[in-house]
Amino acid sequence: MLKKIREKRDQLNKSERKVADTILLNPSVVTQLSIAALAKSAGVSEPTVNRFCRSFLSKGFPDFKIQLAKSLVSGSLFVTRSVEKNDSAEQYTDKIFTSTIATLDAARKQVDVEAIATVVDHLVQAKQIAFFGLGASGSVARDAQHKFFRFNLPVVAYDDVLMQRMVAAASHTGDVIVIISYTGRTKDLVEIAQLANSTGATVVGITLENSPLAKVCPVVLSVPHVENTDIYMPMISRLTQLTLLDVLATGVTLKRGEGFHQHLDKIKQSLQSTRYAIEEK
Amino acid sequence: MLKKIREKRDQLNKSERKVADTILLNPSVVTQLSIAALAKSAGVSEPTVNRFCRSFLSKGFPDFKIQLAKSLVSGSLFVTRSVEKNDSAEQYTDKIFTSTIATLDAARKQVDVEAIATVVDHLVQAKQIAFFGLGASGSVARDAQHKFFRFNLPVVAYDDVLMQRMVAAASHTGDVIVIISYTGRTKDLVEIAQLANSTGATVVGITLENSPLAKVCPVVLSVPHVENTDIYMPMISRLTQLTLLDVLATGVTLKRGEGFHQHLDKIKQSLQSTRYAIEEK
DNA sequence: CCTAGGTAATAGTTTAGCTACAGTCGGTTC
DNA sequence: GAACCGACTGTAGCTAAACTATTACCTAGG
Repeated sequence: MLKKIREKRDQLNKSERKVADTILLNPSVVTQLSIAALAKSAGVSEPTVNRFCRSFLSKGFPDFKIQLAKSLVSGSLFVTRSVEKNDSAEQYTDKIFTSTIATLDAARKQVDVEAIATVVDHLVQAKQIAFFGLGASGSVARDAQHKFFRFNLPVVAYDDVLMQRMVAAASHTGDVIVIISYTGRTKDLVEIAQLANSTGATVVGITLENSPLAKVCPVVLSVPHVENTDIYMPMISRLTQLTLLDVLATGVTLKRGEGFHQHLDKIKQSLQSTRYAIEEK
Repeated sequence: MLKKIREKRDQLNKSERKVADTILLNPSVVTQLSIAALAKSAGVSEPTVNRFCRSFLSKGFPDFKIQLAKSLVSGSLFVTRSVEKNDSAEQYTDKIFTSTIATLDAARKQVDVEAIATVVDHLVQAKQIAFFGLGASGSVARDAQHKFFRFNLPVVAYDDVLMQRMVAAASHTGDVIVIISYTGRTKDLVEIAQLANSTGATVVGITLENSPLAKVCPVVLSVPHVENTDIYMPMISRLTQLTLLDVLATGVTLKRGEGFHQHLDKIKQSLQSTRYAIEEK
């Protein structure tokens, strides 16, 4: 909402711009103001305010206030500020959780659902699935392996370049290779993607949109750009990758349908003896 | 807000209870109703509605509507429903992202900030840091290793029981051992925690509150219980663990202060040559 | 059974918001 | 350069919505 106002501000005539500025200056108090009070503090007349509200798809001023109030909440949830030098434990804890949540929310909004469906289709039919990642994304690849293994799929993961290169070169049609890289600018991975492409394997990239890696992958699940490009960036982008893999795993499970929970139960039971029983209350 | 109304409902007299029920029945449309319309559909008089609103710390009906609208937004963000059999790609994608976000938000609210601060203190002074996890939590441990390594700390990670046992047995005062397990009911890990305790090492558990593991760890970072205890549970709990580790890493970085960014820059530069340059626009 | 207290509804008053109308300012064309 | 047209802003008036106060009725207690 505030974003909308900001975008539209330049197209407004000068009285309405005054209203916009007044609202942007302190949106939260505006929700408690009457139309007269707002008009006065913006230095315009009441109908001007009314017209302003209507130009934002509102039925009138009260309606506008409600919409504004709503947007303030969802806004404030995602107001991410970077961690600063003298932050207390409470402050940096909250900031990191908040920006993590904000990033996931951004990812949720920009996920390409069709790409998800396509990738799921490929995975369900795959003869062999391989996850490739380096560095932090290597852990993500290994995690994906665990997850898909639980779902009884022929899966491997590699976090070293040589193995990745060999597997890519030895792949065939029907194999799916998922390459994970936040920046999508690691030369080795781009080359490996091209190599795998040439063998007929299906290559899926989980990476930044328009990155070199994205350009050579036939199917791409894009990860949103993380705002704070400082130290904490790789930490947060990784969570988005993991969540996307969760989505894929879920999609595959659903596609394979019944009879499948039996398999999961088997795994669960196999772990039973390693664990302490849940205490009865 | 809705929660407040639900809690207070039983203390209300019957007319006001009618109002409460009407609102709970369909909160979102109430935000567009006038006091008269709401009174009519609840079958009571207008002042009754007004009194009702005032009893919820509102200045009046319009104010109440705004508060309600606000709470509806934050509520709807976290309404998590489990994935169902015939969900479309769009549906399950959204559900997984939503419940992931909800879980992180829950974690944010229940994080023990003092425990974070304590663990950070231990980590900063640690001679050696070890992360232990098995299965899915093994990936988390390895990821933690990557992260702390970037921050120039003496860190190792193990995802097999034998190595963990040996390292625990060989630990000393000043070593920090972080044990990661969602359920906290894996026998081996509990035994390893006890073993490490006896050597004087500082043992930190990242696990469910009140779990067997939590009980033997002097310091515990608790992970909230995940609602949907079906297939998807381990996937989501893992993200909370990762985020907690992000928080710890950040805390440690802040504590160590300046001079430290130089170290990070060095690492960044060392990766430079493996990457494609960012294109100029 | 009567009285008192509390709750709810109705009516009235005040205030807020919307609409219609008018005037002024600015721009363009003759 | 002047006049006309069009648009934007403000003023005034009306409608409606909400809050307050008063009255009546019901219930509970003495």
